[in-house]
Amino acid sequence: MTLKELADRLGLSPTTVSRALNGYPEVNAETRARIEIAARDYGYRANTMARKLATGRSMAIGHVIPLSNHQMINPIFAEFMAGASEIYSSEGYETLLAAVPAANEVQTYRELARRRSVDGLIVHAPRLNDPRVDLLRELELPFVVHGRSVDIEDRPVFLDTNNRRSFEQATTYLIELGHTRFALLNGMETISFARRRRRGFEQALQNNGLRSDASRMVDMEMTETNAYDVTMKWLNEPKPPTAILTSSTISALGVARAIRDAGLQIGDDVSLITHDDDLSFMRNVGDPPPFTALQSPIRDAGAKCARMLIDHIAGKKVSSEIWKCEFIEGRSTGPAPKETPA
Amino acid sequence: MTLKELADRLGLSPTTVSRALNGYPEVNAETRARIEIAARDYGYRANTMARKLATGRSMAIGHVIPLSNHQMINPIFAEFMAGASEIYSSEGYETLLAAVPAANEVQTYRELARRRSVDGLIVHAPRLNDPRVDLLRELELPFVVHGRSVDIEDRPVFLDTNNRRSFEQATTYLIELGHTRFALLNGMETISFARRRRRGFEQALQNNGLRSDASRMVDMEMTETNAYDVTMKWLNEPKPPTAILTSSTISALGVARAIRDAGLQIGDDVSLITHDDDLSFMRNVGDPPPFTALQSPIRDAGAKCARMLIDHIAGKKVSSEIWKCEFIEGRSTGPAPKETPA
DNA sequence: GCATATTGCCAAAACGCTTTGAGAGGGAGC
DNA sequence: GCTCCCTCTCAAAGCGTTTTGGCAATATGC
Repeated sequence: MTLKELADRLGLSPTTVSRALNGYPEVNAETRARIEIAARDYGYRANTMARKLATGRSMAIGHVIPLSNHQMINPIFAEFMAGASEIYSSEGYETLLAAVPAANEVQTYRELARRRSVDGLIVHAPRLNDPRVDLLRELELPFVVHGRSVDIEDRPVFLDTNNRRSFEQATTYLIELGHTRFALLNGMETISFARRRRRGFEQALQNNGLRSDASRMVDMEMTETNAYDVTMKWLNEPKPPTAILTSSTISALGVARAIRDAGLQIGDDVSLITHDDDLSFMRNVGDPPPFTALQSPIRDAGAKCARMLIDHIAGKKVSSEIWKCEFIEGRSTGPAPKETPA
Repeated sequence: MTLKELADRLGLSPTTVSRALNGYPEVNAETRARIEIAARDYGYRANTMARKLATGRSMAIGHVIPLSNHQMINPIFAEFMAGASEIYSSEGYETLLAAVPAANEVQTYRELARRRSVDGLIVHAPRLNDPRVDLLRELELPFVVHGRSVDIEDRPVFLDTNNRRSFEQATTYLIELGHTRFALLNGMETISFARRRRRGFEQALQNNGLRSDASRMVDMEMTETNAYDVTMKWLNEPKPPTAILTSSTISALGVARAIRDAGLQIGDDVSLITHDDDLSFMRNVGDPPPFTALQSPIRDAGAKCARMLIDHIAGKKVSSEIWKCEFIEGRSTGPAPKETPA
């Protein structure tokens, strides 16, 4: 069923039918109703391609995921996508996913632009001085950044959490519990949020006259296994940390497993605070929940970014947002253990 | 830069330029070379929409994810997507994602078909007598099923793992270790793979004169938290299970946490075997790895399904495949503990 | 040397929609 | 009754490709 066929059956011109269905004002209410009913009855839907070609809008939002060397797929990203994609659908947009080898990332953006495949993009996990920002500006594609590139002047529209402040706050909380030997299990510091978290961590230590130990600050892909290995190594060192901060619940599980395998008690021998993206398959719930955490639902962030981008594309003025993490006291923290004289 | 512009600059017709760039034979090698160089220099790319409209092919593959009531996003799905999407990209296809409320699922398929937005689809997590199979046949859209609908005669093309046999094998392994009190922590049994796993589990028990206990077989969304809660409950019952099988590493982590929180030792007091989709952020590695597992890399499955679908669309004959899980002995299993006379 | 293939190119017609510009019909204003 | 202005509708021209059908020019077969 094409527009023309539908028009023929109604004894109207394609023009009128098109206008009626697209909500243009210059069509009689009665005619419109008749057209709408017919369209529904015949199950007519405009052919996406034809519409896109005619309007010049693709009605699609792109998400480019670079598959890193490590070939790690980020479940956090998946949760973000779920939030975003739901909004796209409800607003009539399609979600275009491009999982490409990291080396092809820039090329992929260029292609998307040249072929006009998408109306806009979300930039994930911005790095320092992220080249994608300039690239997308050059390509004149609307975009919203999830995260912040502090170093970029004339900042693009972004949504971020207050990573620095959160980690400073969490660290201070642990300091007040008497802890003095800290460790930070961070995400990859090529990505700006990780840097900001470290800065918050270091700031809190410094504010309280404590020194950060480079060997106790690790940045890595946030896998359970990585976290386990690193924590195990730390715990086997002399003067192991009694307080660990980590960047995701996934790593937190690895840390927790290591602590237990080392024969220690979480929240007792070793305290742990994690950033918690509130992943649907890994909810930090209970009364109190297992982890003391800095929570910021990534899914909501996805939905919000989607809305911001859609508004941005529509030419509306959108302003960036910085969300606060919620601090949740759980069972993974407690007073620093008494020093056992070696 | 449009095709016409490019043709004008070259002093050729759009026809010839199009043919040259699309590899048709009826163009002089010399001319073709000239065209290709010019296209590269000017950075010409065919407009996706125009091409789609002209060819009638959307060069996109759709994945519809129903967002359930529980609003759980499946990280396993994300890993599958990564595998699939990479293949699509490399074959010139785009990946279309539609995350919609479960209630809109059928409607979404219908819309995708009517608007001709995709050339084919992957059906995820088939249920018993899954209505999507008939629907997609009716809509005449090519598709590949990830999983099996045993009940459907004239089965569609599918890729599955031998879930029944694997779970039978794993259960038998535990029986041979002397275990007699079992529990199964399954995925949602509305989905066919979960049923098959249970059948394998029950079969093994029956083969060895053991009875399955309905209260020790639970199906649920595979979250860490769910797994923790259920396991905790079991462990607090009289005659708790000494052997637990679970459907994903995520639930396995929950089980493990519960076992430890109950003051028990994994592989010692309680044995655990998990199905392992080999998620990139949760690799079951080590020597031996922490979990005894039935491993089947979901990412490879995604890539394979993608290839099957692309071949299917191209009209090639593709046959379904059933993959075997690899049995990996890890540290989470051991001989049944001696019965302590209560 | 003539008829017949083959090669290399082009003009024009799709593809199915939106949008522009125009025009018929009817009501209002004088 | 005439003009003017709405309201509603339409024909036609895009949008940027691919594809069909054809036509010169050259090569091939006898």
